[in-house]
Amino acid sequence: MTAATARLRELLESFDGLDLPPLSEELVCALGLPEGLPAELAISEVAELTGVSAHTLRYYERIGLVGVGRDPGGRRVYDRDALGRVVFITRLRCSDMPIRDITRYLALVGQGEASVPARLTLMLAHRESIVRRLQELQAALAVIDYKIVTYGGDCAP
Amino acid sequence: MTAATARLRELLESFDGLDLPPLSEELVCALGLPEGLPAELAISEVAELTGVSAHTLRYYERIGLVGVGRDPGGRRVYDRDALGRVVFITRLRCSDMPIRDITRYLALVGQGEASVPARLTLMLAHRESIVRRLQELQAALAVIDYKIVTYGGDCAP
DNA sequence: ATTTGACTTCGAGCGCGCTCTAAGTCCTAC
DNA sequence: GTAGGACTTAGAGCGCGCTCGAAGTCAAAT
Repeated sequence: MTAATARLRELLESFDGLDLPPLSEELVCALGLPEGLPAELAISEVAELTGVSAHTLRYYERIGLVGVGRDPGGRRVYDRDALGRVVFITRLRCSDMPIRDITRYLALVGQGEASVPARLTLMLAHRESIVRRLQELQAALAVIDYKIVTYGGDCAP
Repeated sequence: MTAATARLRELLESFDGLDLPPLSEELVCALGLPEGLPAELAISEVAELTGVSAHTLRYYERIGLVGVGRDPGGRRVYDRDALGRVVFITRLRCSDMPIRDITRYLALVGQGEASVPARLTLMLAHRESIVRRLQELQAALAVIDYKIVTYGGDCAP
């Protein structure tokens, strides 16, 4: 265990009330990239793989979210790392993390191990916002279900 | 803040205060507006009660979401019905129903009982989208938790 | 009488996250 | 060599849901 991870464990333990579920086999598997992919991909291939449009991929690069190399002709070349970042970004985006925060997170990653506690703080804050959103949505669902069982009555709240 | 508005505020907060089981006694109770409110409210009072800014309330009227009367001086007067609509809109908004759909729903309400099946269809569709979103968020939460337990490691997905 | 302050209308502006256009470059196939 | 197509860039545009500003009106308080 490095000094950084030791510090982190300490930090992690200081957050009480954090009730992490066990990692399922499926989840761990899903987190890996598939084997047998070419080491380098064109933008259109990344778009097809990830479901993120080429326009958006270029946009992500412009705003500093993913660094992408170029081939001799000036075209983007996504290596395994860049592909990983794109997938990671989509995961955070689909939980509504603002791009601003993703940018910050990725910048921290770029700063190496020393930034791990800061990353963790960012993630825990985001976790909180997801949990809040889940609760809001569940409450909203109860309201909608009420509306439905009362056959879409009038619009008293 | 008057006693009546304080009471409504309390009611609204208890209602929005998360963790409501579907169709609980509290929920059904909370769906009625409290007694003892003035029958007519100014825009600033509605803003304070509902947490929706006066700017936004005017916006909602402009786009045809809530019909609001006027006093002899031309100022908005929110009756019980208009207040109900505003609260209802906030409930749907917080579950991310697009304003376009809320407008459609309220238009259906205005068409009377004949539109009940159409309202129901709209609500069921929205219910589906909430359920989907809940599932997405839960999946995202699992990913974030994985990130957290692995100490905010690199950005492989 | 004047000042204050909450209101009115209309229209413009903003933040977000894309999404698209235009004009140009480069490789491949015919 | 030339046509096609996928790519490049910089920059504009869009949809959403507000949010704000400017200029004016009105009623009550001083």
